Amino acid sequence: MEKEINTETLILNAAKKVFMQKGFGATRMQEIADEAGINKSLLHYYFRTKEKLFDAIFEEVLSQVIPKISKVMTSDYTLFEKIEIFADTYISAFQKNPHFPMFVLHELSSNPEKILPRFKNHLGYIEKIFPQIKKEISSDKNIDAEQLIINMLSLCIFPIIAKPILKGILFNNDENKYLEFIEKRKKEIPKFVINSIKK
Amino acid sequence: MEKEINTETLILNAAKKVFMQKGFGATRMQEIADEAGINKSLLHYYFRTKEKLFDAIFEEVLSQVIPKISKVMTSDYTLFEKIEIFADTYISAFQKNPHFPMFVLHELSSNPEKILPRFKNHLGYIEKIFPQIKKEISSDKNIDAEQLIINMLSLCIFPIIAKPILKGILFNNDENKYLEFIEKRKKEIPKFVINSIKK
DNA sequence: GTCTATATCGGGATAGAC
DNA sequence: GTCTATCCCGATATAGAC
Repeated sequence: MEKEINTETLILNAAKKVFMQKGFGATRMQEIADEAGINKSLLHYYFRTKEKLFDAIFEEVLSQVIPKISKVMTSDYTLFEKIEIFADTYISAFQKNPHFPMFVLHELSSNPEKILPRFKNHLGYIEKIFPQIKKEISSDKNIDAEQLIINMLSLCIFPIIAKPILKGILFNNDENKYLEFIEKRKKEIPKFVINSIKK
Repeated sequence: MEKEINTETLILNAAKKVFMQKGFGATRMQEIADEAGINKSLLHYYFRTKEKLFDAIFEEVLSQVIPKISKVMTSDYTLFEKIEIFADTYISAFQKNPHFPMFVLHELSSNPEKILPRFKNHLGYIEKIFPQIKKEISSDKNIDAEQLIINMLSLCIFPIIAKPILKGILFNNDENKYLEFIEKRKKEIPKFVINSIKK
């Protein structure tokens, strides 16, 4: 019932929204202040610099999204089950945070030396699936575990970051058609992938 | 033999390099001037504003990369042949312009209303392949032409824009390993896709 | 056409009143 | 803790000399 939100979380929410949409470089402190409905200098009172505010956001966003996925990968489902759950979990997470993938990839791309280390802490899960892939399929067929992982990531993430093109060109700017398309992919991707790797 | 490059193309080349790496918002006119080895105010002499300079670049870059792809799609190869040529052509184009996909997607993402219209002019080719897909495969199987196109695009483009993660996390920062991986995908993607859609 | 100097503006950050 | 006023720098853009 606590309706009184403290200023700090007010700022964090506003900053998250603006940073995710515009990226670090294009974000203005003024815009965050407006979004939060407070004064610009309050931002500096709570987080000394724009950089520190960004860091706080980045850490928070990563630790919100990544664990959901990590949990799937380290569970003890079969590989085919994991592929199905993975696509569903990934895409569902992005439906809630549609700017997340572009945000992370863009910051990584323009500032790898700064962003990559902190990103690394969160991605141990990727390697954990390798043994299982090798065990369940790639030993007898000529399937490369790394290529398979990247295929899964590509198929899930690209349609999210390319939303403006897909929506604008394939779906004549119809938001709902785009959303349906994404929803359908939760089933289509596993079907497509599993179809390819099982003989 | 014409070694005397005129100032305008000098500027365009420099601007292309910087804009593609940093995006519009984070690019400084000074940096473009330095890269071109000329004075900052010359930029304004040739292209009145940063915005106009950017527009010139964007148009040029699009018209350099897109036609190569368009040509493949409108040729009269079979669908399976096209899938092979498409992956090779696409990835080869990105090997030469590694920042191109992130550049375009990021500008689209942060400024769709401005960028999308000009982008549209170049992407008529996508629809041209639909009838062929429907004719050659999707009628008898339950394969959606749109999903298939997006799968191809995803598999080709994502590994390029996610380079920092792949290189940093999968390949321990080894540039050559990353490049080999991308090279291999020219064959792996068609194999993966064709394997999935042919019964 | 190319340069130097300068105007102008916007944004991050700080000082200080309340 | 929150606001107003202000500093200061960096970046776009223009004026004007050569």
